[in-house]
Amino acid sequence: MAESNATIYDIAQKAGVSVMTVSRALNGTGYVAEKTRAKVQAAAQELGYSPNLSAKVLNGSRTKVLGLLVSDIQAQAMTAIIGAIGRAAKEAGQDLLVYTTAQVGGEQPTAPDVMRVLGGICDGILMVMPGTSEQTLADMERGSLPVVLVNYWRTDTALPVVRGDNYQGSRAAVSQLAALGHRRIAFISGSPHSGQSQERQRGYRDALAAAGLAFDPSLLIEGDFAQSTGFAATRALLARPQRPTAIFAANDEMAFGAMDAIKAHGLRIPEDISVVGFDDIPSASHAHPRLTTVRQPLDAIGEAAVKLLLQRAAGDRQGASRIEFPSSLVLRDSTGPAPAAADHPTSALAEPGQG
Amino acid sequence: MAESNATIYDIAQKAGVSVMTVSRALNGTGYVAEKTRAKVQAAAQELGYSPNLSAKVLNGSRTKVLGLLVSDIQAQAMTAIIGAIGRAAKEAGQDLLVYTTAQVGGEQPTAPDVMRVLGGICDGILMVMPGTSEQTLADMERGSLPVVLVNYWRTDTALPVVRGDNYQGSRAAVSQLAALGHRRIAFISGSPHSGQSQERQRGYRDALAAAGLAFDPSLLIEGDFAQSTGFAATRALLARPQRPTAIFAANDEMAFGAMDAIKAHGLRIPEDISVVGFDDIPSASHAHPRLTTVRQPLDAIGEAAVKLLLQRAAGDRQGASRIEFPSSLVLRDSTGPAPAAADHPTSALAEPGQG
DNA sequence: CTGAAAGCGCTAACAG
DNA sequence: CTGTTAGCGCTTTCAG
Repeated sequence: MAESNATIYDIAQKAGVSVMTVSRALNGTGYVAEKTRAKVQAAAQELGYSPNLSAKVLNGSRTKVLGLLVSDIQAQAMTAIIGAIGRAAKEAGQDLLVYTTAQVGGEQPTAPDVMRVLGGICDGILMVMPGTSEQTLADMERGSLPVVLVNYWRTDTALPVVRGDNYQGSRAAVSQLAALGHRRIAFISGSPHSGQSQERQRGYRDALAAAGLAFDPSLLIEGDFAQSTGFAATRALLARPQRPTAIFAANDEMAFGAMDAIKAHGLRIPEDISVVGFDDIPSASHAHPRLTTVRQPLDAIGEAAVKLLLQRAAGDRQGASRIEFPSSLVLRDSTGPAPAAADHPTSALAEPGQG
Repeated sequence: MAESNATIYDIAQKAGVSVMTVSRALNGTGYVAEKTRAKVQAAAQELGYSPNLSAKVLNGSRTKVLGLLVSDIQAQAMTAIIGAIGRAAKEAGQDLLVYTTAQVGGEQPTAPDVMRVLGGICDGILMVMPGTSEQTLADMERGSLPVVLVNYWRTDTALPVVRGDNYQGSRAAVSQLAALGHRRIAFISGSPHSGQSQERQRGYRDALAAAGLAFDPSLLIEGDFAQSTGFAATRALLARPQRPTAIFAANDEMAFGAMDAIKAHGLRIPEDISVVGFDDIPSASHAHPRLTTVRQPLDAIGEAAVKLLLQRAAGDRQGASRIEFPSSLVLRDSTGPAPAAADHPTSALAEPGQG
């Protein structure tokens, strides 16, 4: 019903100047008399003018818009990182457009998809897609738009990467459990193809080895990062004749599932079983008991990623191509010393039908 | 280092045809000989061509991209609705670009901001911003881009609205508690300026009245939708000489906070106190005990919103201007009959210094 | 300090 | 079935 597609031509006419003057006045580029500028701005105001981004893009000017490509907008660890990147972008005076096609763990967007949607309007693209295909990455590499990968774990790409550590943090967590006297420490993995999970698992195994503990395959259970799988995995663990005294989950949501299963089984945290997660999502510090977990410095990661991307967008190919930030163990209340009787198999509260 | 900015001119040259033929062949519009089409597509393939969205937008063609404006990308109820809208968009063959400026509850983006970023490339805009200013809405109304409001509660706009019910659902929840024999039912509100919270509160009060229960101001505590405020509010509630036997929180996250506070206080859910939330975020069904809550049909809402927006984008101003979906009470394990002794003030486990 | 012309990549509208 | 022309809104030359 209403229209407000004022262009600079309308403004030019209203202000009695040329379009070029309008452009200059509005963008603050080049010389414009103060009086003229005021006149132009007044006209723009009245017309409710807002510039047409597409037209700007079309002739190659910067848009101050960054694209953010994410694989799963619903995972809590993901929203945390999106938030961090959003803050970083804002601080850098950039707007952020988030794009995702696969909410349900379906197919990832292909490079052509991305370029089609984001290519025309963004100065650069940040990708938080741990499981991107090599094909997509290769395509992006060949594209003309600068790309920075966030929390990408493999080394098979020439694209710059900013990431948080998975290995050391997870190793620290398990070492801490060992130091607390735990000898039967279980690991609930994420999706088997997730590189993040694999690194966390490697940290687990190396910490075990460093503490002189043998790796017990029966203590390694596969999950898929969802809370429900953490619950199921833990149930299975607790049904074993020799249950673990500590559980390390590849992410916080599974750790919550583990805590629920433990409570449902009538055991206490951390008196009977300690639980550690990974990510430090907001609810980790609100859980009951508060969850011990590993935290990546998301704000630092976001800031570095945005900065690096902007640098590339400005044509500077010099900067670092790989930046890694250390993660840190956040000790809370879900971990404690191993129970004294831990070495004696106790299935007092286990379900019947145990064989 | 690499370039892949192939345009239809490059393709035209390579295939030995005109740009118009390329355009037609690639878009499937108009008649093109099968042989020609094949030739063109092969050339496009080789060149790694991807169309320039901005150029398309610039001459008014549809982009098949929808913009989604959200106020807080980190709230769990929000990510659920974003997911629902994403699925709906995908099903409708549209891509979705999510835009948010204020992660931290800071200023909302203004209409000019939105138009600047999204205006140039989207066919239409969905807004999930319960607290949008009237100014912004007025600006959007005057704009040329179709806009659909999602879960907007006020009636002060001419823009079409698709929303889930807050009042009836909340009323049903509280009625259910009353039916279970609860007579002291507390309400933890969301941010005082949130319309959603106000509607939920109205449902609470009307249900109380309908059940013949007097409204007790001391049982109404203000939160702000964050888990921590649910915790704090509940602590305060439990410190009272006459504690409530049921707590209804304006959203699930605060309900979780309430559950934590109750457990920390040594009380059982639902034997001592029942808890009800609102939203049915994914973790609600995984909590321990599983949370009774009110669910909005997010998928239906998303689908209706996308459909309505597309309709408007196609120039059809006929459709509904206001669609509301009923919400439903999801009974789980956090609610139960009121404890028998509920009428006797029991502060056995309350903290000292009670006066 | 200001203006005119050209063109970014693409697609409607009209010829062939 | 295919090609030509023009123009979307803006900015970058190059001239005043």
